[in-house]
Amino acid sequence: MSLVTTRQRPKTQTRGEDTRRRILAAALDIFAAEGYEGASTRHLAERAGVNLPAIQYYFGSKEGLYRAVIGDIVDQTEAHMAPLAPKVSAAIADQSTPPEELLELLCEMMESFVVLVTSGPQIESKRLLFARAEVERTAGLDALHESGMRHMFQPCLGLVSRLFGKPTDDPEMVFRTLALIGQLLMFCHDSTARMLKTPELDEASVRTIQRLLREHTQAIFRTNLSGVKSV
Amino acid sequence: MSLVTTRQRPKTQTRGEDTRRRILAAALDIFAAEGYEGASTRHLAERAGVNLPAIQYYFGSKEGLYRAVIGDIVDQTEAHMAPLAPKVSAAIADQSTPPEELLELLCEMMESFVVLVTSGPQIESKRLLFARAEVERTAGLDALHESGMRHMFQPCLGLVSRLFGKPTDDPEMVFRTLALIGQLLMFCHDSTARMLKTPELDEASVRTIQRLLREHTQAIFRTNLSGVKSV
DNA sequence: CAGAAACTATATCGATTGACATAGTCGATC
DNA sequence: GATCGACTATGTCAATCGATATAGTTTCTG
Repeated sequence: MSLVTTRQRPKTQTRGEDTRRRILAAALDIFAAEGYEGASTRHLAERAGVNLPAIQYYFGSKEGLYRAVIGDIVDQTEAHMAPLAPKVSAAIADQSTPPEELLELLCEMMESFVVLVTSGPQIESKRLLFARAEVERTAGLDALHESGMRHMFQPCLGLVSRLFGKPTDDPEMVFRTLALIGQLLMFCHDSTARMLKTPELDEASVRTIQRLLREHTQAIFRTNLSGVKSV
Repeated sequence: MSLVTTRQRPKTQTRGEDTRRRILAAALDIFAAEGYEGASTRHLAERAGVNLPAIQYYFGSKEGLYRAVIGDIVDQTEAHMAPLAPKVSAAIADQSTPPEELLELLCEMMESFVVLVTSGPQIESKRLLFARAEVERTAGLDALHESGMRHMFQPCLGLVSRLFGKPTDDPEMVFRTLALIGQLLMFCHDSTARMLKTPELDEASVRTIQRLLREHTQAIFRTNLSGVKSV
């Protein structure tokens, strides 16, 4: 079990690469919809239009396929957050950064995350998988959780702590950051999508959500903070 | 399958009622920790200290047991929210209710929900089950979802809409309410608990969370609203 | 065209699942 | 203390799971 060599992609990928991508795409949909345990390898293979042992051939095992799906999402998350990350790090490190700029970066982080979970291919499944990562405790989800911590929570915690002038390990900073992120994580939930009756959020809704979250965030900091003034 | 008579509690419950409660308590823990599919009837029976067919005897089936667990939580939720519900309904219906009172009721709703998910027996499992209801789509979870809609979301949506003076079917009102509730739902997540390293939130933390959420909520409405002034 | 590597189709393995049948034991009541 | 209903212990069922063995097909290379 421990020494199963999860076969990396074959060196010379001709047709195989297409098949691999097709299996990955189908797996994302099915894992998101039915969960890790709920998705059977037969269902995965059928949806991808391949036969059962193809999964083992390309990904070693069901768990290997799952990890590959998660890895894809993690890579996309990293790429999406990449342009903002260095600016945030620099702003936190620089003690002279004005509060208004820290606040603006926090808003941009949140708006960027909204884009991440509302656009791109198979967005509905990606959103569900994000939400599952917060609740489930399965094979490779730790990687997704760790990715969310590193690319979203930690930077936000740094900004919030700088805005309040308190250390990042202050429970109040952690709670406030969690609450802020909780606002937008809500829109990943299956029940929310079901309630809105619009499985895919249209562009106008996304813009509305971004605007409201910005209003909320600015209100929270401009009210509970002395150093941050008007726009 | 459709005509399985999920046996209701026996008329004369002597020892059986204790056994029934013991199975229910064990099932809550296991369903919360492992999910519906992940929990095997053998594990459920072993944890409750009963034999396998006892589950079928008392609850008809695994699904029947699950529904019973959910039903228990729904009842507790209903009882917990009962004292606040009529006040909220009355305040929404009365067109002369001042904004400051509507805002106070909204804060109380949120604080009450925090108490619901941070106190009482088996609170850790209840919290996890709440979080699962937002993501999973299994047998009886619709009931829990519907309960959350009726006892938490709908009243909050009513208060928010009254505060903004807009209809409850305005997407902006729905989004704002979701964001507000998302703040506290975050504290039900497994990953949050894992990160805080304190599986059970102590009393001080709960009070801190309540205070922060109140600050956030008041800031959001006092900034984005003309009719609501200072304390 | 020969041969090796890449890839697929069929069939089946052992393990585990939820459910249930059968045969019991326990306790209260007549 | 016999009897009936409440409850439990043992064993087994068909179905499904992930995984794999075996054999066959396709594609590229020399």
